[in-house]
Amino acid sequence: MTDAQRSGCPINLSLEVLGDKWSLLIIRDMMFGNRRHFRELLTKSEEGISSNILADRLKTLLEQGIITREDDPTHKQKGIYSLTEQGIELLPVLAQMAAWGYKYLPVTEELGIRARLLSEGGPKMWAEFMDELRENHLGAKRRRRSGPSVGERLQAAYESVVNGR
Amino acid sequence: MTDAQRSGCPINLSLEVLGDKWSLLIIRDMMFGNRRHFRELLTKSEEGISSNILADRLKTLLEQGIITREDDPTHKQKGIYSLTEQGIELLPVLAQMAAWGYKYLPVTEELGIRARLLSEGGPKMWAEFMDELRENHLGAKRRRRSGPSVGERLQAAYESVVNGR
DNA sequence: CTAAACCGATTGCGAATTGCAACCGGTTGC
DNA sequence: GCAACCGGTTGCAATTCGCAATCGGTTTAG
Repeated sequence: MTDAQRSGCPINLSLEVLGDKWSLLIIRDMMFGNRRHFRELLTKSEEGISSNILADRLKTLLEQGIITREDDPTHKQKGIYSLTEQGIELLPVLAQMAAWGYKYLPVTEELGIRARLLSEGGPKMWAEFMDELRENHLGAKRRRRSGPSVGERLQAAYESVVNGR
Repeated sequence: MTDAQRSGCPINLSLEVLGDKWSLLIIRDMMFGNRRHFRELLTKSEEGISSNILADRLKTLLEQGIITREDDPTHKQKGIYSLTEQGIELLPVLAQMAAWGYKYLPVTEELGIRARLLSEGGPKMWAEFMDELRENHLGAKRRRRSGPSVGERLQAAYESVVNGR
């Protein structure tokens, strides 16, 4: 994992960090699937990442300041991975990518429902979800809102599609 | 280039098409650098893609319906690559990625200015730029606007930074 | 008319990355 | 005490990547 530095273009630099088939999926699972431990990311992912790749990507994401790792007080071996502010701000990238994929690629109904809701919700919903992520990952205080959170709404919609078929 | 189909998640499907270090850079050069020929993409890129990789990615992008290729009437060997509507709608993805990279990665001043303007301009500017792309790549009629186009403004800002240092 | 430059690729090859499975020492729950 | 679980690591084969050289045809300059 060397510093390539092919150019100082922001898109290129982003791709040097995230331009592979797995890194953004790990971020996705941390954001939408609330996976925080190595095993959760390893076994509960739709796509079946292998453990060496996961370990390598987590290391890179740590080095890049996109996630942090701390020991789990309830289990000496477990680590808890959290998104940093930098990581949380990848949400708009994921949201746009999800919207594009939803529109043009053969997305399944269950896995597409989140993308649809997030796309319809627009930047306002993204900002609200990012606030929730700040609360869960950074311990930030969030001002009280009425009704279910964005995360809960997305999860409920997903389960509704899964059950109602 | 086999059909992996690891899952029907929109983010995953997008990454299966675009999840590498070069594909989105090619799109970027077509959008912002107005590169339409093989040689232009090969030699005028900041990062120095090699010809076999470029040929391979162009083939994939063609198969995926993100670009099209037609013969250049002025030169029997030249092909003209154009973005499809599907390709043009990758602009928001690139814009978000550029904004994130601009904020968190060591972007150079010259190459970051476009990202800054595009980020400040927001979705409204993106939509205008996408209309210009539709005109240039799809031959769509665009309603007349006063003043310089978004593309021209981005280019002028870039040159201004390059010259004024 | 001819030679050089240019066109979009293709080929060969060594190096790096990926994917898979087995395995590791330590920890926890039963 | 023992099986299951923890976050990884290792070995190895297969694929992909990056680079340079090359290809046959086309256009341009002199």
